[in-house]
Amino acid sequence: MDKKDLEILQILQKDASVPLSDLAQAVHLSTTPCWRRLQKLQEEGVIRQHVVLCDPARLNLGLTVMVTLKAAQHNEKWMQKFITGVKDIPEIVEILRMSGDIDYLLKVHVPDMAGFDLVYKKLVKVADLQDVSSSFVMEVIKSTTALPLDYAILKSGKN
Amino acid sequence: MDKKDLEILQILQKDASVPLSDLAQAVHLSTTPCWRRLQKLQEEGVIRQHVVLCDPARLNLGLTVMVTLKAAQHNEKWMQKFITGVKDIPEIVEILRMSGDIDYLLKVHVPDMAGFDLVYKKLVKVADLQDVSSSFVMEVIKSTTALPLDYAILKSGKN
DNA sequence: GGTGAAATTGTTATCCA
DNA sequence: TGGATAACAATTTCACC
Repeated sequence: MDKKDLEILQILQKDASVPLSDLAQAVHLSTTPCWRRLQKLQEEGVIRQHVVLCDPARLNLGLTVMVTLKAAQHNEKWMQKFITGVKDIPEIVEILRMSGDIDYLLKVHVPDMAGFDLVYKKLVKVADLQDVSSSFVMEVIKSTTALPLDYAILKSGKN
Repeated sequence: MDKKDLEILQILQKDASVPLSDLAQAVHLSTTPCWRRLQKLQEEGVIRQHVVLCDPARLNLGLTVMVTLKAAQHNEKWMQKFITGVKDIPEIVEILRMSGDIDYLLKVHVPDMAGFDLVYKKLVKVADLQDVSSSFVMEVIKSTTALPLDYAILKSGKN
C-alpha cells in the first residue's frame, strides 16, 4: 500500500459512486492502474464492503439508544448464548465487548420509546443480564464510516 | 415507499456493488423501473451516501476506544467550542450527545494506546471537560451500517 | 508499475403498453 | 408504473511500454 492507495481510499470512503475515470484523474493515474489498485485493495481486504448508507429518520428510526450491560456469568457458555441470541436482532446494529466496568455496549435503532421497549424485552430474554443501562442519543454531532488513514503502513518510500 | 423499495434498500445496504440488472431481477422488475426507484430513493434522501467500508486492522487501527465525558459548563458557547474543536479530529469517527448522566459519547479509532494518548491530549485541550472516561473495545461482535427496515412507513397498501 | 485503445458490460433516456 | 430498446458511459481486458 502506498500514498496513492490511501488517496483512493480517502475518496471512496466519502463517495464510492465516483466513476473510475474521475477517481483515476484525482490521483493522477489512468484508469487501468487505478482499477488494478482497487482490485488489490479489495482482494487484500482493505476494502471490505461497498454499501449505501440510509437516513434513519426517513426509515422511521428516530431513536438511537446505547445500551450497556454486564454478564450475569463470565463463562464461554453464557457468552455463546448471549451472542447468538443478540446478533440477529436487526435493531441492534452494533455489539462491542468492552474492557473495564461494563461488559458489552450495544447500539440500537428504533422508531421511539415503545419500539425500544420491545427490543429491550427481547434483549433481556436472551440471557441473564446484570446492570442493564440505557442512554438515549439526543443528537448525532458526527457520524462517519471513514476511518483515519494517517496510520496505515506504507510499503514503498516513494511519496 | 413500498415493499419493493425496501427490498432494494435491503440489498444495497449489504452490497451496493451489484449491477442494476441483478438488482432489478432480485426484486422482480426490469432495469428501468428499478433505476427510477433508486433515483427517487436518492433524491428523497433515504439513500444518503455510497461508500466503501474499510478494515480498521488493515489500516493499522487496532484499537477502538469509547470515550464518555461531561461538559464543564452547560451553555451554547461551550458546546460550540467543543463541537468545532472535536469534529475535525479524524480519529474521532462518532460524536453523540447523550441523555442522562453522560453528556457525550465518542468513538475513537487509533493504532494503539500511545496513539490514543495523543488523541486524548488533543481532546482535553479543546474545551474544559469533566469526568472523561475511556473504555476499550476488546472485540467487535457485530457492526453493521444496515438499518432495520421493518419500521419504514409504506405509502401503498400493495405488498 | 504504467499507458492507450478495444471489447465488454452497465447505466440512462426515449418511447410505448 | 412497468417494460423494451437504443444511445450512452462506464468498466475490464488486452497488447505493448
